[in-house]
Amino acid sequence: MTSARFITRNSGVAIWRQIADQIRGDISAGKLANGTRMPPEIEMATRFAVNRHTIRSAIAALTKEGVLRAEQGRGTFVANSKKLTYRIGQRTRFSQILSTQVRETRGILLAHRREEAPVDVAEALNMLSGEVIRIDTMHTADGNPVSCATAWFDAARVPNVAEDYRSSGSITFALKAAGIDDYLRKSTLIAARHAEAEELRHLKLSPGAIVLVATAINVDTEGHPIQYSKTRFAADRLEIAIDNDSAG
Amino acid sequence: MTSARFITRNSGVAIWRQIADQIRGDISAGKLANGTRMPPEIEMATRFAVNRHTIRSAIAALTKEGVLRAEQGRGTFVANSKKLTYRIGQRTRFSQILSTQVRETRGILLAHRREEAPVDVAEALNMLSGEVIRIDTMHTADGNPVSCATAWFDAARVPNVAEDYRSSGSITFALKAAGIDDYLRKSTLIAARHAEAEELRHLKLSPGAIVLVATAINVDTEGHPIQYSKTRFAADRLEIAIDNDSAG
DNA sequence: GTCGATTTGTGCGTATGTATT
DNA sequence: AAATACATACGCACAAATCGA
Repeated sequence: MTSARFITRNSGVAIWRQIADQIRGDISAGKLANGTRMPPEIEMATRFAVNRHTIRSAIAALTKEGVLRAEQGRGTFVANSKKLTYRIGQRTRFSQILSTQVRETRGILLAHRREEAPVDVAEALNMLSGEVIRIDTMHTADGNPVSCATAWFDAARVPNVAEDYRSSGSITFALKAAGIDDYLRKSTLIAARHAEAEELRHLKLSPGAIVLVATAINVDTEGHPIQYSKTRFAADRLEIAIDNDSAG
Repeated sequence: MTSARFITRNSGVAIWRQIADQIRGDISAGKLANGTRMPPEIEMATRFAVNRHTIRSAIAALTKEGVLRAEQGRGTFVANSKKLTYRIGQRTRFSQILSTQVRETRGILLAHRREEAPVDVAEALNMLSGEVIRIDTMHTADGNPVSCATAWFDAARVPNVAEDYRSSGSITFALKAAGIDDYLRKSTLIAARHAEAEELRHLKLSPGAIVLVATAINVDTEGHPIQYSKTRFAADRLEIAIDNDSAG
C-alpha cells in the first residue's frame, strides 16, 4: 500500500508511537483517504518488522485520537481525514477564512488580563511603554477545536476588547466596538513545535502532537499596529496557505 | 530562568526525551542564548519534578546532538542557538533569502529521475499528461542541513534540470540554463508533521523531530507553472516569515 | 446454516528499557 | 551502585467477530 517504513530503537521514543506518528502523517498527508481499510495487523507487523502487539499499541493510540477505527473481524479503517486550509493574506479573518469549509466557527474567551507590555509585545505594537490587554482565546470549527491564541492590544486604544470579544467571539467585532472599522495583516511568522500541556488540553491533542505557531501583527488603515498575536493551530487538522496573487 | 515545565508520563515518549525536546525548543526559540549556563542538574530535576538521573539522560542526548556542552566541575552550557528566518514572497530564492544570515549555503542533488507525472504534480504544473523530471535535493547553511526538497518540472521544458542543478546547486541557475530567466512564487501551502526516517537522516534530526512542509508552485513571467515542489525544513532551526507588505 | 479463512481482541511469560529511591 | 517498579516489546496461543463459499 505505502512505501517501506523505518523505526529507530532506543531513541527515547517508543516504537508504537513512531508507528502511530507515521500512520497519522500518511493520513493527514492524504496518502490514506477517509474510510480506507488499513492492512491487517500481522501484515503491518511484518512490514514494520515489529511484533503484532506493538502495532496494536499504535492502533490503540490512534483509535483514542479518533484517527482510526478498529472493528473486530472486519479490519481497521481510517476514521478521519481532510485538513482545513487557513489562507493568510492582508485581510485575515478567522471565521471568514473557514466559512467555505465548515458550517460554523466559534471563538471562546479563555482568559484575559491587563498587564505591563512584555518587550516583544511593546516592540510589535510600537509602544514605548504602557499597559496592554492580553486575551487568551480558542476557536472551534463545527465543534472541533482547531486553534488557540494569545493576543495583545494597547489598553489605551481598546480598553474593552476582552468583554467585546467574549460577547461576540470575534476580534473583528471587538475592534469595531472600539471604533476600528478595518484592519490589515502586516506580517506573519510561522514556526512549528510540539504542543505544550495547556495546548494539548484545549485542542484535545495527545502528547507529541504538533502545533503551527503563527505570530502576527495587524495594523489599522493608517498602518499603526493594533494587535499582536500568537496563534497555535493543530497541525494535523489544518494547514496554512499563502497566496501570493492575492496577498498584496 | 524560564517558565514552568510539563511532562506527560506513559505517552510513548520517554521523560528524558520530552525534557531534551523542551530544552532544545527553548534554545532554538531564543529563550536560552548561546553560551548560557544551564541550571545545575539538581535544580533542573526539582523544577521538572523528576530524578536527577533523568535530567542527566536528557543532557547526555543533547550533548550528543551538539546542542549542549557539559564541563565537569563548571556546569552545562548552551552550545547552539538562533533560528534562521526563511522569508517567503513572490521572489523566493533559497540562497538569497539566507544570504544575510549565514556565510554560505549549498544545494546538493540527492537523486533525480524522469517519471510519469503523479496526479497532484500534473495538476499543479497544468499538464494533462506527460513526463516530469523529479529531483530530490538538500540544502545546508554554513554546513548545517536546514531543508530537503522534492521538485518536479515539465520534462519537455527543462530536460536537463537535474544535471544543471547538480553542477550549480541552484534552481535559479538550472532554470536559466533552460532559457527561463525569471520565475515567481505563485502559491505556498505550509503544514507541519513529524519527520520521516529519510528526513531524519538528511537533516540530522532525532525521532519525533518536526518538519515544516512548504508546498510551492513557481510560475514563469507569463504565469505558466514551471516548478512544483515540497520542501521540508527542520522546524527547530528555521521559521517561515510572510511579509504582506512585500508579498504582492 | 455451517465451515473455514481472515481479522481483531485477549492472556501470559519473558526480556529489556525507563525512572525512582 | 543497587534494588525496585513499571512501561515497552516480543513470542506464542487462543477467543470472538466477520465474511464468503
